[in-house]
Amino acid sequence: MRDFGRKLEAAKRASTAQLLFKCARLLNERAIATLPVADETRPRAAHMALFPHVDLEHGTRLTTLADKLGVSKQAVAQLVDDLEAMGVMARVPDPDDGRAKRVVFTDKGRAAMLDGLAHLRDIEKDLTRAVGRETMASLHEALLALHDHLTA
Amino acid sequence: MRDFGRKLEAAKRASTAQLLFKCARLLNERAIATLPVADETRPRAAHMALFPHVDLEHGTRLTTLADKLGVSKQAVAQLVDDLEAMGVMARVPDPDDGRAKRVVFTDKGRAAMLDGLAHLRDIEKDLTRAVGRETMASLHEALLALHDHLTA
DNA sequence: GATTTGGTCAAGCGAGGTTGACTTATTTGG
DNA sequence: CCAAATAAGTCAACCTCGCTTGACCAAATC
Repeated sequence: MRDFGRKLEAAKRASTAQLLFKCARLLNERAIATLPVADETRPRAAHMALFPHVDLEHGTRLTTLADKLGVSKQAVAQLVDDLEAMGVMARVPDPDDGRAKRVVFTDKGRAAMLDGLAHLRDIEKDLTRAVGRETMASLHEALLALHDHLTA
Repeated sequence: MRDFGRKLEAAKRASTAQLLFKCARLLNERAIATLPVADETRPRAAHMALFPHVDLEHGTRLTTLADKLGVSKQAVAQLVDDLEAMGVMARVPDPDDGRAKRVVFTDKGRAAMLDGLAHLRDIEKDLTRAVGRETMASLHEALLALHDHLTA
């Protein structure tokens, strides 16, 4: 029993994956908790997933978003409803197709996005202050490599 | 507009925190998806959260777990129900308190846990093969430093 | 004209919780 | 020493989130 406990603890301390999980959770908690916005206008994870796929110049069709995310268009429609209510996104008619609408960022949405990223940068600065510049740099590099492999 | 787009992409690529989030999510998905067990007995994230708080020698009371996780005892009870059905945990009467029960790992649960950790190690080996030993080592070290700061 | 496609409305489901009422056992204070 | 308060756990109902499927309408394409 004691033996099992020791084995377990050793395995946990040695697991880079578990460390990664825990750090991500802790950091995420910190980022959300310190975000200076009202709960009403705080986008959730599902909303965030939408952002990278929205064309910043011309907007993107709902159906296209659904395909890219691999979910139903109704699911995307709900998210867009939320974001529209937050004033972050809008639906505009597609000039090329009378059936279609394009999901676009509002000016407010763009601003909010940059604010969010700036907030993350602040947190990272704090981290860098704590662990050192070299450590953060090598962390970043390693994560990039990891990310490339995981998305390959 | 183009300018905004460039700013945004640059911010995202530069954000160590976002990389960390994404890598953790991808890795977790992979770990769970490749776990070689039937769906019925596959613990979910909520179940995993329980494990670190269960005393390996004497078990832990349901209420204690609820406190540590910061959720209601009913929520924990549900998770324990699942884990009991999976044969991973059991409820035994608490010798010190007739009202209480202690949540303990079964032998099968212990074995499953070690299997899970071994599985994680396998995944890490695969990752190491992909990104190189030095990268994984520096990742591990950086995460340790980060973890220390976040839990301080 | 028939079919396909973009989007919406409505209902519902599983995960992961919540609150409230209750039972049983323990602890505490007059 | 015993009644009252407190604590452990269960049962049942319900909620939100992130999705789903099914039915439908309107515009585009064949």
